[in-house]
Amino acid sequence: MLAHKLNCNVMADRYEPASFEAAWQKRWKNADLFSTRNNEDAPKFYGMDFFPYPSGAGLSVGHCRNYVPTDVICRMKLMQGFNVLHPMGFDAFGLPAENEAIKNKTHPAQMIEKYAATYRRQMDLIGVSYDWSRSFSSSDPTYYQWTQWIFELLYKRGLAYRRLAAVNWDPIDKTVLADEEIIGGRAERSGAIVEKKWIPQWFFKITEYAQRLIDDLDDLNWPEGIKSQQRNWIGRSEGVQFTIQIANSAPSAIPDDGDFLVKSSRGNLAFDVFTTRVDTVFGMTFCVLAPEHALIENIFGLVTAEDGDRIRAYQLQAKALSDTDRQATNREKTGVFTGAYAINPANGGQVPIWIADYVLATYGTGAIMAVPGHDERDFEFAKKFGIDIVQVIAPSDFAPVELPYVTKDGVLVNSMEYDGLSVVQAQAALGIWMEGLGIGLRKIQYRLRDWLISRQRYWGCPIPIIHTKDGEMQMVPTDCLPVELPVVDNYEPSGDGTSPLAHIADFVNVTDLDGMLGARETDTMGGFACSSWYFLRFCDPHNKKEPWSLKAANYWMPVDCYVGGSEHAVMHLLYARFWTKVLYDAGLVSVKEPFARLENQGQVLALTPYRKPKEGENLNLGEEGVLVSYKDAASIPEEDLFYRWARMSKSKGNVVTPEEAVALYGADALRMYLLFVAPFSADVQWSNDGMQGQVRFLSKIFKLIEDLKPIYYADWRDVISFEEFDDAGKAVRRHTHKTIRKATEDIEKFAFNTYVSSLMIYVNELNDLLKKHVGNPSRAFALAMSEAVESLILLASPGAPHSADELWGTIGKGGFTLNEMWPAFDAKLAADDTVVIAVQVNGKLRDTVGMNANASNAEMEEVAKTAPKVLPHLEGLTVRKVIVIPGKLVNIVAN
RNA sequence: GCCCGGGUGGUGGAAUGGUAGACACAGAGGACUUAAAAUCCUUUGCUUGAAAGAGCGUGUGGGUUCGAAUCCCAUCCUGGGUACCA
Repeated sequence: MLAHKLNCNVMADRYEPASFEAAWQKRWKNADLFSTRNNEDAPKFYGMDFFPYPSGAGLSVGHCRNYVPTDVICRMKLMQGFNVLHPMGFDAFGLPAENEAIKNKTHPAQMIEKYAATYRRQMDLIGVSYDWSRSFSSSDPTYYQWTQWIFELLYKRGLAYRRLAAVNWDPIDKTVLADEEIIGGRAERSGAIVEKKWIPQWFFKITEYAQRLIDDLDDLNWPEGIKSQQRNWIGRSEGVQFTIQIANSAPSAIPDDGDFLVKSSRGNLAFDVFTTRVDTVFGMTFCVLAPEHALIENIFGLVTAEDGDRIRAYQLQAKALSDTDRQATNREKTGVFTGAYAINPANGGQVPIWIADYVLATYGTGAIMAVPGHDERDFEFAKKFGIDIVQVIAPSDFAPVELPYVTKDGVLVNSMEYDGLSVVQAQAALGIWMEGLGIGLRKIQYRLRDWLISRQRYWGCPIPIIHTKDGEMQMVPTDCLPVELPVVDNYEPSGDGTSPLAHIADFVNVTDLDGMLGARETDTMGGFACSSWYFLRFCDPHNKKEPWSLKAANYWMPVDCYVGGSEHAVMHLLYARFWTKVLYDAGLVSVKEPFARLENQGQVLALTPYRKPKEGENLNLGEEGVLVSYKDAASIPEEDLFYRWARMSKSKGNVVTPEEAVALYGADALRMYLLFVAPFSADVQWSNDGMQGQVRFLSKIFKLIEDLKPIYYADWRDVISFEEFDDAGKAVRRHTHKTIRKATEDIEKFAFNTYVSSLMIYVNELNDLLKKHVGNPSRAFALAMSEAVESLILLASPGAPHSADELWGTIGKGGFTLNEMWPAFDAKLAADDTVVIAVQVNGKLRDTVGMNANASNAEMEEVAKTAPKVLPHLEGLTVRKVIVIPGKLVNIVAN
């Protein structure tokens, strides 16, 4: 009895995570297992997760769905002999951190340190193989010194500038925000309706890179959806920009620069319009200027006093409107006639000039030629104000159509000598004609605006600029960087349009390069500046002399696999591409693109309880009930309760933490569950039953290895190639090598769910084979099973690293599976010698027949035709044709 | 409106021109147990049939093909992005 008990202690025939997971994590740490290796001649692999902001809520199992798969591919690459860079750091600067710090009355620097430590502890808890020696926070002065250095690089290259602009002001967070941070007129973070505010702001000239940002997308291995979102955001459109003269004034000189133009020196007035449909120019029956258009000032001189009053009233009305109101969908068109007329350059006709807010001052030239016959917006406007509508495009079949006819499939009518040309032909012909006359230019217009980087907040990277007394700007000398954030007690946003730094005299007052008193720039950079280059710092994180060494960056870049959520499609991912291109132009990196491959993980959803609304009860937008806690749900009658799948979040109260999941089921079970539950990019529904299933599977592995120990030869490698294999041994090896191929390919292509299922199939097959041969295992079978034991442990290692190392120990091996070679695939051993082929009659499966894998087509056909279940289906029919797919299928076509 | 995804058993999903439903979860039946848990075995798309089998089946309707979940056209539903961008 005692002996049996002792035996039990050394036996590990089930997955008992509490007994070994923490111990292995400790051993990994002590052995410095995850520190980046730099073996000569080894290929490199740079695998990275999005830079997280360490929130006080800590990680949920939802975050783990990002980190675990990246860890799996990095671990496999390491075992395959790659030098792997797998870093983690913290995106610490920015609004969320500062707001939380204000709420908690802690200094953000201390708060971030604490939260980052929690993140790290949680990431270690699930066994992710980060090289922590390379970690940093974007708020570390040793990091943001170089963010400032890159700012100065942009400034020197004319890519950072300051100008007065109408910008998005968030009245809750009391700062301006970039266009990319505004969703439907509301601030993405605070949810506040943004206001227009005119303040001098810092911008990065991302528009200069618009075309390259579109072009270089083609070569990236990114999800098509993300690429398409970026293309749409940049919004390239090809068209013609041309000058329109105002009729009430004398003809003006023709501009040749194609730029927006106001000619007022001699009272000659003209304005530029941009159109993608120059082919419809003969259908222009009015023009529209944006209410903010600069030319309007000059129009007052041409029109009556009443016209002037009407224009001013409309301008005021437009100004009073918030952006959200102005952008409200299906808004009725408004506008006023100016009293002035424009000359259509194509036919010399005079058309009225209107002012309307459906034309945006910030896009194109802020003025349009309006063609109501072929544009829905113009049509709606013309209808409302009784303006002429002329058809100039007809469908190619000349069928009568209802206007507006916006389709490009057509030919020109009512267009003088251009009649009969197709839309495409006419666009070219009219563009060339205008260019010849010097009144227009074919041009490419982008929707993308420059990147607004100023924030009127304390917790960000200071902009290293000094304003001198005479109104000039100077860069802070490189050797004086970083411009450090002063440590202060009170850093709440002031709300007056300046940052809290502006009220700290010690920070503001400096002497400039000439020894004169100057004032520091007090805006800080938005957090996206900090995350636009951190992947470069990871290559060389301790460099004190430069942001990174060329050698390190050239070796590791680009990031081979970048993993994170799709919510950054047009923010971080666009900015980081822009900075990389600038750095490439400056000769500081050798790649034009930072992220060769991008993968987006799905979200983890939790079943969340809601109470049915009471009569007349107000509900949150988009919800059908009132959110309740799990605790409250227990006391609500069943008929008043319903459940919905919702993203795990603190506010929904439905978060499952990694601590809870690990305590209940184990880290490896959590990892395997997250991998297995759904394809990587799909949303998943958290389920405790699913977790239990993984515990079962891991236990099955432990049990199988335990059962195989009696026939395990530790030195199988030395003899296996000399062995004559019997059928049983061959079958084992076939399964082993098929699984090696499948698991390797699946991890490579992020098909982690089928990676796990291939291991399950493998375990099931080995169990079946073992059962069949347990009484009389041949030596060949035992050798094949020995290979299988090690292959199984090593193939499972990226997914379940704790269990793999534990099992590795139980078969008498020392060390870590991460240091072992990934199993090598042998195609010859994986090949089947018999196959089951499908026999179809007229495409319908009628029988399956087993046969030799290299049977000839004729043999296959013969066997198929005489298969017992096939014969009745051929009765009375004549065989017309037989299709044979070698090794797979025979289809007999008969009638 | 426009641009991207997605629609397959009770559930998560597999199969990307060649045996639909791999692998799991859940369910049902059984073994072990005083009992439960755990574990193991059998079974599980639908209809019909005692069974062998037959028929149907990947949102819907058409098409291409010897053969379609997969390719093409149309259409519905659904998730995400975006919107007066000329």
